[in-house]
Amino acid sequence: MSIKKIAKLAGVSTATVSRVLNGSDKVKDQTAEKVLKVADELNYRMDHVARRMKVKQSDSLVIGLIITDIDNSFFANVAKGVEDVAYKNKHVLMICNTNEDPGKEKFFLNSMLSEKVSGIIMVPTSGNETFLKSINLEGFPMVMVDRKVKSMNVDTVSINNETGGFQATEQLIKNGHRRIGIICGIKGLTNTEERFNGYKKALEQAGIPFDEELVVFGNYVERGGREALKKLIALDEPPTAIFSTNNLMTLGCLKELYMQKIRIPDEMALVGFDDSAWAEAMIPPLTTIKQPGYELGVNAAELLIKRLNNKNSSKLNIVLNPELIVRESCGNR
Amino acid sequence: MSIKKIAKLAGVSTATVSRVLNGSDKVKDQTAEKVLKVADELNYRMDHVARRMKVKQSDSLVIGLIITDIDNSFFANVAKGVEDVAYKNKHVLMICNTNEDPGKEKFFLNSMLSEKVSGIIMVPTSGNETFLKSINLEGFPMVMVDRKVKSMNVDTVSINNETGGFQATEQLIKNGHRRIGIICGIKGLTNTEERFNGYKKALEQAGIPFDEELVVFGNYVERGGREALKKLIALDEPPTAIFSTNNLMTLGCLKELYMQKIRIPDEMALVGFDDSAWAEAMIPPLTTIKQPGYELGVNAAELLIKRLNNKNSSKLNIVLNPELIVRESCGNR
DNA sequence: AAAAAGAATGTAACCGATTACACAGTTACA
DNA sequence: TGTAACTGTGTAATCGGTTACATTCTTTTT
Repeated sequence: MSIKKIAKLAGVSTATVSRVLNGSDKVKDQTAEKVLKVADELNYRMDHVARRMKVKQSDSLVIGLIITDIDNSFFANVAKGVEDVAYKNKHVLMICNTNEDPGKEKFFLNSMLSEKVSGIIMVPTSGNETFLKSINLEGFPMVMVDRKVKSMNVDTVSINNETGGFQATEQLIKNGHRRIGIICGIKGLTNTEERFNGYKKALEQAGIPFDEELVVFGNYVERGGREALKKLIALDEPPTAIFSTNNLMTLGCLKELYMQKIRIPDEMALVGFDDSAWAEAMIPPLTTIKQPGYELGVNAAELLIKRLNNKNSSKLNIVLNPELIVRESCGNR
Repeated sequence: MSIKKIAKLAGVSTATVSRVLNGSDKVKDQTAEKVLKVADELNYRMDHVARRMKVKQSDSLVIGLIITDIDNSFFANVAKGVEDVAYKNKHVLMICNTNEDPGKEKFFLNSMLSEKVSGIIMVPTSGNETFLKSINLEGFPMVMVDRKVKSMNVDTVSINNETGGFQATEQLIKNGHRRIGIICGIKGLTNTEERFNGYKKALEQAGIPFDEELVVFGNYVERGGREALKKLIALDEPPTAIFSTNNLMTLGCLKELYMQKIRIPDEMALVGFDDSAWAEAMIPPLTTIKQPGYELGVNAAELLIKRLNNKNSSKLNIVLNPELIVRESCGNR
């Protein structure tokens, strides 16, 4: 039950029991054995809550993970990466899902701090900048993943979104398209902007004039993608190709295109972002920018764990590369 | 910082501060105001860890959730349902992913108990029955979701898998198929067995003899589905239709069928299990059994939270109904 | 106005671990 | 043999809250 009971039964003090249980310090082998035997017999399970009261926060064995949409396989992948590393390090995860709601985000941050997690890995929404900065100032270990918070000096792990946007657009241009629509994510997020910048650069490089009309927002959700697609095809001069900047919006596009009986890629070429499990099973198979979600999670977790033991070394920004997976949906003309 | 500092600055005792902060007991309005003002000024954030030491475990504000595959959108949906209810009740979630590994499962259970979570919602693997029962005996609040543990008296929330299996098979029979393959999940799990039983009942009802050859196992993963499909089409007398009993295996089937240029539904009809976001976007759109994953999660969380306040009322088994979504992949002949 | 009842607050023990410090026992060395 | 250095273990304070019980201050009752 408690360390006290073990101490009594083993005929030693609680201090000794604690020492044995932590494998630390010098305890005579013989004593240690005795204690372990009793602990085992009693089926003792340490109370981490009590432990956390004394131990320094970075030794609590809990890591917080805040993501924006657990339903999106990309974030599920990230979570899995974090999980695997956490498990290897005997940590356990507290996962929260903000649904892009800064209010929820703030609540979760507070909860996690109250729970004395050792550190937090998060996909930030936009809306809590000042709060985040104040936490960060206290030196609390944090890693931002996938998105960044502007002008905040903090560890980050992200992918090169601009390259991704560039590659996707370039591929469409290569295939002969000059009128290319883009369905952007949530305004104000760094990854939205970066992907958009990549798109613009590719156009520029190819000497294609940028047309504001071809830019629509879908907020990274399926319905948004669907609505965005409708807007694009309703244009006086609709695009012949579309770059959809995340998996859910791409799904929305696909469904709407099917409904409207617009054939891919002949009548509308399509490049997505995120290589979800289903992308390859589409007909035609989807050309897409593959994001290493799992690796993102792994790197974030490893970075955080390093940070726990080294609060003051300078902050790192890890950038992973996306990869263009050419399948059939990006067409030719 | 701590309750003590607040007490000092507000000129009251720590007991009073605690009372105010918990909104409980009788405190003069005037005193409460004063305390709250100081707490606010100090930017006080309560230490839940310290709190958990005294408070009864069912009042800790943390719920454990153990799932087997966070990558599978079905479980992600379940998690989201749990999350939403937890958030409404000001609880936070500790989510762990076992990857179907009983060793990990046991580690996570122990961790969660050590962390003094108020209760646990889990999708059990098979392999920790005796351990689970021992925890359960201590009266610890648990809810099993999606799968059950045989001969364990515990709250459960699941879907009627047998009905699901029956409906899927029946639909194929209706469409003229008599040689129907089934790709089962993981041997020994209750939902695997139940879906299989539904399949058999439908055959029986239609007077179709059961053929062992047509039963293959895919372990609920994509690669498994793919291999299973290969086995089925390699049969001397291959099936004309397949019932794939989860989303990932269905994805595997779809990819392999595409590769082998076997047309759906003409050359092979297909019914899946789980209505993933992409099911409708397939060509042809996938006929499938829709499981209410989100509702499963919601119900599990609500049940657990009720259970926290009512340890001894008799255990509940909530069963939700699946729904057959007829699209085009189940064909006609 | 005294006694009783009730409301508001304070005192201090407690939850279950960790750990600084103290202390006893052993070994090493001059 | 006396002293130093070390090893192994115990004592008790501590982390930051909660809460039973005690105490003080108000209000009501007679």
